[in-house]
Amino acid sequence: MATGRTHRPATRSRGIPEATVARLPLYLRALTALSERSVPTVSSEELAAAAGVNSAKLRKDFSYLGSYGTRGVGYDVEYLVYQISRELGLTQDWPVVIVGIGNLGAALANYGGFASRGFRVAALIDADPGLTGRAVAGIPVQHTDDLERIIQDNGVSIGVIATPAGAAQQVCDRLVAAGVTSILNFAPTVLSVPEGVDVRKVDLSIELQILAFHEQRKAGEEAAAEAVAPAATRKDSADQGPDGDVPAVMPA
Amino acid sequence: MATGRTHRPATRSRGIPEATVARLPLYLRALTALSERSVPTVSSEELAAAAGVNSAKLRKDFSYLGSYGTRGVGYDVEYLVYQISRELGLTQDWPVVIVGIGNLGAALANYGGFASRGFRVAALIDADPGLTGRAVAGIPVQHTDDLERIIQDNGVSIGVIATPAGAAQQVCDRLVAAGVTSILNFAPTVLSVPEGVDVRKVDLSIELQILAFHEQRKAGEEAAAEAVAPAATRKDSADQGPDGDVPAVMPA
DNA sequence: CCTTGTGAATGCGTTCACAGCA
DNA sequence: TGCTGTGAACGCATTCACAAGG
Repeated sequence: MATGRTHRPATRSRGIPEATVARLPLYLRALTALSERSVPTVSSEELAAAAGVNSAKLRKDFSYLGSYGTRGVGYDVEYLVYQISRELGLTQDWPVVIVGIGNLGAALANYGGFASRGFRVAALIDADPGLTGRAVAGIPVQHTDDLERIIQDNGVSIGVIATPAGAAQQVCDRLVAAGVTSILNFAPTVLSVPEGVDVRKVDLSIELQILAFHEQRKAGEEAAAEAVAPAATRKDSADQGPDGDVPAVMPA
Repeated sequence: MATGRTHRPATRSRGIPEATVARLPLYLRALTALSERSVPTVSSEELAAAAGVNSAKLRKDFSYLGSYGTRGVGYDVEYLVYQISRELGLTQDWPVVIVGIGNLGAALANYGGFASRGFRVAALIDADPGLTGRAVAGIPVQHTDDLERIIQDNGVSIGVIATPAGAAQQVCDRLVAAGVTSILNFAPTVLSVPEGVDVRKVDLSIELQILAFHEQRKAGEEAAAEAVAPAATRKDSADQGPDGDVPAVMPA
């Protein structure tokens, strides 16, 4: 229908499936924890449990990266940390700007998880002149007027939008025009972007609504629940976290 | 079912696929916006564009709910708003507690998107005695000691964890023991929960890492990009938002 | 013997394309 | 005629189960 014809073979990310990419950060986090406890090697079973997935999935995921394990033994923790970091592009430094320094923007600025990986908050930007100059998380807030200059001066390619919904598209357009090609959007709006720009979104209210759906369902299940009661209340931790995150990169 | 055979058919949520459930809030948001502009009906094509998906997917999604459209015309906005709200369980009121009132917890407490749907922040809880009594978003912060009582007094079944990673599991255990059966986890940890409890997680750093992966990939694509340049820089908005959110409910 | 790595099987979600109906 | 609703085709992700290999 003329509209969205993908002229590139698709999101074919050089072989690594999107679902796998979405789990690599999970593995990396688990491996980092092991590394800090000086654990030298780990089996797919153990690592999978720590990451909240099942071991078959983990092994399949790793098989896309290469053969980094040793049969009969497991995976070398340090080596895997390095390989996954490299694959994710975390061996380089990513300057990031956060636009919209309200409660959420401030929370993001203070969030330690960024710096610990390859991310660095290069600048905070807000439209409120009353905020400019004030420091949040030790970083001075700058005014929206200077957005383009800030992006360019810092070589920023990743932007975080934490503005109200009404401002998001406009901010997005300016970020993109200034050279940003990846956007993490916290505003509850659908952003439209040109081809080649990736958008990921996080919407708190959507997550709650999905929980509400399942919660409601549970309420209507009393009948079955009463009748079955299969002896054990499994504390079962295996395969906890498909995380609910799949591709979703939206190549434009 | 004598054996360990999954005693329930699976995550079979009464027919509605998880991927569809995850998109319903998206449709609802778009429909609400149309409703506010007093638009009476909308076609699958228009609504899909507003929600950032393609129209075939939207129609398929709606077909799981029932036949709510009129051929040759489209969907009645108000009617669909009601049907989706009901399906998601938003026609009832969901009291929610937020545990961990740091920057993020405060941002969540202030987030308007909750109240606007069926959610109500019933209580804010933090372990810091210095915070108790202080009001955030007009709601007084209470101490962790009272967690169980708060949950029970308010009939809370949905909890939000916005604590540091180290405290998350412990908080989770107490929430679950007190009767919470759905948890939205912002702490960067894998939570283990008993059967029947749903966990969804939101991890800011993971989202950034996924963006970094694609950003890195783009850098290595100069070659192809130069050669192709397909005439148009499509502003194309269609099918923007698979959102990156899929099932992931983890029934335990 | 133990654990990885992977073809094959299965299941789920998306897309296509058109029949059905206002 | 126009748009919905849906069976069928397709493609991607997960799981299974076992061969390969330390």
